[in-house]
Amino acid sequence: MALGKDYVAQECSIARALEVVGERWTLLVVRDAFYGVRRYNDFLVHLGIPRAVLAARLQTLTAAGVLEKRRYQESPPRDEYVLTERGRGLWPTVRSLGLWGRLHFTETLLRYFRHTICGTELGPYGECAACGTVVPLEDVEMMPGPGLDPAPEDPVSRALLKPKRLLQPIETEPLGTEPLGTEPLKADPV
Amino acid sequence: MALGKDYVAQECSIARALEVVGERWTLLVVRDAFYGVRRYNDFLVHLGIPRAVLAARLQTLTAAGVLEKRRYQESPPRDEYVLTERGRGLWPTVRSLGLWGRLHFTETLLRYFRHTICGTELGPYGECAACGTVVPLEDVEMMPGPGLDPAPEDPVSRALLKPKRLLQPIETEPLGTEPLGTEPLKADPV
DNA sequence: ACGTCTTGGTTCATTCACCGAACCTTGGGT
DNA sequence: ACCCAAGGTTCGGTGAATGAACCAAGACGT
Repeated sequence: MALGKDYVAQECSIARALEVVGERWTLLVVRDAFYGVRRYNDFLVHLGIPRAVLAARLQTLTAAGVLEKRRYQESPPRDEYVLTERGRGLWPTVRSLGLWGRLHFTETLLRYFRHTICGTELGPYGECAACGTVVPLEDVEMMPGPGLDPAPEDPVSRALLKPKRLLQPIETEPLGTEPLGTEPLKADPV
Repeated sequence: MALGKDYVAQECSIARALEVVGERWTLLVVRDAFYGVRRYNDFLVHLGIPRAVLAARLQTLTAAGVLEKRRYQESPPRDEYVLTERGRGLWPTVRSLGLWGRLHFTETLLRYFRHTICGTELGPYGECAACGTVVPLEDVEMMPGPGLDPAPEDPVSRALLKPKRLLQPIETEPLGTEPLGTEPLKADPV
């Protein structure tokens, strides 16, 4: 946490956990990592987070072993951040928190998650009621709900509009792929 | 969150949830509420949180419907803060976060939780493997582990040393109940 | 060879939440 | 009349978050 004084006095594993993922923005970065976001710029535009804060969070999460910085191309050297095994262990937390938010503070369904193999929606902890098992992350499919903005600004949100597996890297459209017909309008919204 | 700008751009129930419980200290207050802490002063001494921050958090959580402020005595009017149904819905989140912290950042076992009826330790999501059910909060018994400080300073931590049910109000010793034999020593630790 | 673009940052001034100590208020108790 | 306990509020100082500007390495067109 590194905010003045940590939760240092707390003899509690929850406090330990919050020292790692309890800062502002951190859990949203982790959520995006589950959604398949991996690159600095994608986190940036999707979260709308200040650059300095994002750099600090990625640094902290990497140091804590939640994310791993990994070279994905050499020619211009570029790194991506992917969840480690430890990071993937946060799925039940992220899942249950999201479900709680959806149940109590959301009007329309934004996203839901289902077991790819059988199609049933996940339970509160990421388990499949039909199969009776905790679904491995690779078999979780994220589905868009009716509450999502159908034409969001940033390319990452657009990439997240279609169903996709968790952890599977997002595919942002190569630039210039504006949704046809929207660009040339320049309609004056008065 | 009310920090500059909320997570307002986020179309996400996780972001919604974090606006309520994502601030510093908030989830620890909720944890304490699960542990049976109910009164301002008990939160204060157990968390070591600044008074103003605690007041703000209790206010926010009450406004969000996570806690309920309830009069527990009239003569000097006193209120306590107890978890609502909505607040109790955070148990999976708190449980999974604590388990994650314990698995990755704790050396010795601090606390564990078991099903009162059959005695088995809870699974990752608060379920009982033996009974095959999710254990209702009232049937969860919090047990001290070997990693806990056996003689903590504050009375709340002392009250949490003995096994107790979740949500069951803590019993702080009436003052003057110093652990016999420790007080008069005044051993100089040099 | 030159300017430009993309990616992934760092720097910096300003704002705002956190901190901790002191103070306040209500209602006993003695 | 005085003191105490519970539950706060006030206030000056500190440090993190914010957002805009700047920086740098490497590709790429011309």
